[in-house]
Formats: sequence, C-alpha cells, structure tokens
Amino acid sequence: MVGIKDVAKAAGVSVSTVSNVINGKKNVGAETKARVLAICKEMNYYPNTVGRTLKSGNNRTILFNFSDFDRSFYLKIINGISDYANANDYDLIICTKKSCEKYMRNNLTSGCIILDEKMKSDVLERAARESYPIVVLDRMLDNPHIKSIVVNNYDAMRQLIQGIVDRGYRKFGFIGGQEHTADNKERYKAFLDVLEHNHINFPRERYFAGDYREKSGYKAAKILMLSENLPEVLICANDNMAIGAIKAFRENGIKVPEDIAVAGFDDCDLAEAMGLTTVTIPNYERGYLAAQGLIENIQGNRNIDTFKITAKVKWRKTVRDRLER
Amino acid sequence: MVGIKDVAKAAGVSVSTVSNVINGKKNVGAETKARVLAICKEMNYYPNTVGRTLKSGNNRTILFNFSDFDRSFYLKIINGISDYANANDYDLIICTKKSCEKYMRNNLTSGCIILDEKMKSDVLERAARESYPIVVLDRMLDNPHIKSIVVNNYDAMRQLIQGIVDRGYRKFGFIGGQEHTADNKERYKAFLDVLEHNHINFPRERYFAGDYREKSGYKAAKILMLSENLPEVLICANDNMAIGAIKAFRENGIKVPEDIAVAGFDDCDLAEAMGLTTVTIPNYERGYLAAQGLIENIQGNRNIDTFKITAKVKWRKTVRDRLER
DNA sequence: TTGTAAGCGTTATCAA
DNA sequence: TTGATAACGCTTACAA
Repeated sequence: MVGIKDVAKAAGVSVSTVSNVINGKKNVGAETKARVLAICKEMNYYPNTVGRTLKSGNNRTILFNFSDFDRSFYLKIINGISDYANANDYDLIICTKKSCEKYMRNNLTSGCIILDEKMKSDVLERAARESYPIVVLDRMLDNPHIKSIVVNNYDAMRQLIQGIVDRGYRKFGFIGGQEHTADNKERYKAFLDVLEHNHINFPRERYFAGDYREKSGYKAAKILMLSENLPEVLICANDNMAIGAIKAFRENGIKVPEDIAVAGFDDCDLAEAMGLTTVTIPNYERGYLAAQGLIENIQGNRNIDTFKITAKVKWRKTVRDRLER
Repeated sequence: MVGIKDVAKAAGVSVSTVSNVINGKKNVGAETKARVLAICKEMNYYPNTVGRTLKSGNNRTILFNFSDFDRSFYLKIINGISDYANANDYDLIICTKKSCEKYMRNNLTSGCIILDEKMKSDVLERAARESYPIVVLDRMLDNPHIKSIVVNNYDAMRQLIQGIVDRGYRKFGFIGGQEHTADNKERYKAFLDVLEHNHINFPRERYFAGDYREKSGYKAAKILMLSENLPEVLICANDNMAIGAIKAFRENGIKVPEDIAVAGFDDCDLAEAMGLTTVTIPNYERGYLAAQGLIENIQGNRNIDTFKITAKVKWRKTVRDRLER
C-alpha cells in the first residue's frame, strides 16, 4: 500500500510537505504543490484514515446504529442521515449489534445516532461526552451530551382515535405492541385518554398484547374472533400487527371495513397497498434531522433540546364513516 | 478517554503486559492477569480500534457498501451479512456512497462486499489485492481477488415464461429495466429465448423501456393501453414496475388477471400482498453467503469461483391459467 | 517555504 | 513472566 512516505520520496520532499499539500495548508509553494499532487494521482495515493484519525481525533465521521431488519422504514432513515452527512462532507458508518459499542469508545467517529432499542441507555450515558455527542431516536434521555428526537405518538394517536369516534365508532378493540417501549405506552395512553374524554367505555378484555410483529396481530385477531360480538373497530399499535389482523379476518370471511374497521400506525410500505388507515411518520426527514442535530453538536453549536416530530393521520379505506351508510 | 497506559499505571505493570492480557496471550502470570482484568473493568477500558488497526493491520472487520434506499430487500441482505459476521466474530461496517472508496484503501477493514451498482468496476479492480479480497453482488468480474455472487436470473425467468406459455398465453408484452445492467439483459434474453423456443412471435413494439422504478411501469402501461389490443400477459423485469403497471390498469378499469395477466421479478414486500406472480430471490441467504465467501477469502481459503444463486417462481393470482376458463 | 521530530494508542520484538 | 522500545501512517509544532 502506498503511503505518505512513498509520495514524499518520489516527489523529493518531506512527509510534512506532502501532508500540508493534501490537507490544503497554504504554506506550500505553488510549484511543489503541483508536483506533489501530480505524484499523488500518479501513485494512486489516498491518505490512510486510520493513521489520520489516530493523530488528529476529529475526522468528520458519524456513526449510525440499528439492528432490527424487519422494518423497512429504517432504509428511509438511513437515506436521510446519509444525505445530510454527505452534503456536509461527513462520512457515515452504519453498524449493527454490538460493534457499535466499540466504535463509540474509539475516536473513529465523532458522534453517533442510535436507533437500536436493544442498546442500553446506561451505555449511552457513559459514552456521551463533550467531544462525543449522541442523538437518540425514539427514546428520551436526560444527559447534557445526548439529544433526543422522538415522534409525537401521543398527538397523532389522539387525532386518529378522535377521528374514528367522529366517524361514529363506539366499540373499540386494541392490540398493543411491546409493552415496555415508550412508543407503545404513549400510543395506548392517547387511545385511552380520547375514549375517556368521549365517555366511551373500554373493557380491558378488548385489549390484546402483541409484539409489533405481523404474527402477533394475526393471533390476536384469531382470539378476538372467538368472542360473541366483534368490536366495531380494531386499533393496532403498529401496521404490521394491523396487517396480520386483517389477514386473519379475511381468512375467516370477516370483511374489513364492513364487518370491522382496522387502523394501524407507521404507514409502512404495505399500508398504502392495503388501503390501511394509519399514521404516517416522516422517516427520511427524521434521519435528516438526526444527522443535522448530531453534526451541529459536534461542531460545537450545542443544542440538546428534545425534538418532537409531528406524525399525521392517513385516512384510507379500512376505516369508513359509519354514519354514511 | 482511558487508554492502555492508564490501565498499566493503575495496575503497576507495563503497557505490554496489559496488551498481552487483553489479547489473551499466555505469557502472563495468573495473578497479574486477574489484577489487570479487574482494573480494565473498573476503569471501563476498551482497546482503541484505531490504534490497534494501525499497528496490526488485521482487525476482523468487513465492509458492506450500498446506496439505493428504495429497495427494502437490502435490509435482508444486510441481515444475512450481519449474522454471518457476528457468528464469526467479525465486525461489520456499512457505508453508503463514496465513503466506501476511502475505506477500501485503508486497512480499517479486511475486505468488502459491494452491492452498489454505481461503484465502478475499475475502482474495485484496483482496490482488490491479496490482503483485501472483495465480493461483488449482481455483477461478474474477472479478477483473482474478486468473487462474484449473482442470481441466476436466466433460469428463473425461463421457468417463469415457460410456465406462462404452458398456461396458454401467446401474446406477450415486456417492460425492461435499466438497459445496461446485467440483471436486465439476462432477464430479457431468457424471455426472448423461451418465446423463440416455443415459436411465439414477439414484435418489438411490445417492448417498453423502464428503469426499475414503479413510475416507469405505470407510464409503460399507460402507453400500452393506447394500442388497439392488449397483450394477454405483461412481463416486467422487476416487481416495482409490475406494481406501477397494475395501478395504471386498475385506474383504467382493466382487470388483472381477467383482462391482462402480469408478472414481476424480485418478490418484494408488496408482491405478496398484491398477489403478484413473480420470482423470489433468497436475500438473507445471499447476504449470508456473501459474508461467508468474503471471510473465507480473508482467512486465506481462497475461492473466487462465481456463485450462482437459484431463484424460484412464485405463482400468484395475477397470472391464472387461461385454459381453465 | 520546507524539513525535523514528537506523538496519537496499540502490538510485536527482544532483552531482562 | 515482565518491561523497554520500535513501529504502524499520519499531523503538527517548531526549527531551519
């Protein structure tokens, strides 16, 4: 591998001169500069990031961590991050699982964005420091070097449920997601609050515990169908479960939305194709904002205020107006 | 940041001893080892990858490069790569766009897997070397340090088309993808070969040029509908275009498959939901095999034979048997 | 304007 | 069994 020394030798100058040239320092003669540059190209030389990083620390590189491969909206988030990073001349390293913890400790990167829910918060608290800001998605952390970017699940779910109430529905069913997640709690709380506000009773036996996966929605619907009378509408804490439920209904000859209406949350790819009423989250923008928030903090423009992203209800055909019969 | 020196000082030993301990060398006294380990934990010390890499070169890290965020099967490929890498104690760094070129030249990683079609082949030819093997997906490269893993598009398309012929179809339309890609050429060639073999005429005016995106399928279908008589079946070089075409047909009251049958290629998430007949590619497995091929080569078990992955036809309801009317 | 040399965090060699 | 020291490729004072 050709290194800075080889270039220096070939150009008949010292390594520092080569370094100064490739880093655009202006204390180099025009002639020397041209010669060195020519030789770099000729020898196909590229500075070694590792050597460079080790010395200087700062290297315009950020880290993104995720590990759930089932949710295709992750690609959109990555797209947003990638675009912002590129536009600002930062490199982006993405990693999955535990490698991330390692990279946070090295000065390979100058900061990171965390989406992986399996990443423990206390690890993040320990890794974050003045010279290593962190942005977390979908979780709230109170730390001077960590910025949170979260979706306003509560307001979006409130709008969805109130809209459904306004469309004449009174008898609700609910399939919850992974119970410990902040997402799920917020979504369920909004659901309950709106019903209460409208003096609508929600008996606990119409709550079904799922895990955000399609299968759990399918199973919950199967159980639901055992009961004497179906709810008028089934709210699911995410789209995957809603889709699972719809499949179960169809298999049993129950029509959506004629026999039961269904709503989800997330607006995944399938949601549009299936005509599922849901809540749409601007994922590309979320990634973009995360990268922006991180890079601003890296560059010293400190701002760790939590950013709440607005999500919007998408009315589609799995929920129709009961009053317009 | 706590470094090896800090640990050495705290433990009252030299840095080499600490290094030997954390690398599991056996030339260290049991007592010393225990003390050092305890202090590492206590001080929350993790070796710096950058320093380590700079010195040793080899660092059990591989690189994956992609840059198209529209295709959700990328996540499945990543999942496969990630699982194999993890199981073999390798770190995985994913990067998009041009950062990759940089990382290939450094010894940050020991090899890479390339999916990004925008990555130029000559760059890869230059980067590949004994100590830096490369695996390319979806392209064939003849280089002693590059292994190709490709999908057997030809056989799969042949099966699909022959199956459609067997189901009684004779009048075909075709929407092609990006014309320069190997994928597309192979798929189209198989299509033509099967028709010829069955003595079925395919007039060139029933070929439409697309670009693999949904919109181009939509537009092609719009144009198709201008003609006097529709083909009996429309073959699309991928699912996205097939979906676009189906949307166009539906908007114009043309029923699929009653008025025209449609087939795609890829088996994307939406394909199942829409009942699209297509070809399914085992993406998780593809990623897994790529990681395996790469790591084997890194470890000196040289094998650069091209690997052809078998894809399978998935018959669904957008193509029905014409004979069973 | 250019060169010398120290140092970034680690591992490897060799001597103690 | 342990420690001193050079080396990895680069940047950066500082000296020339």
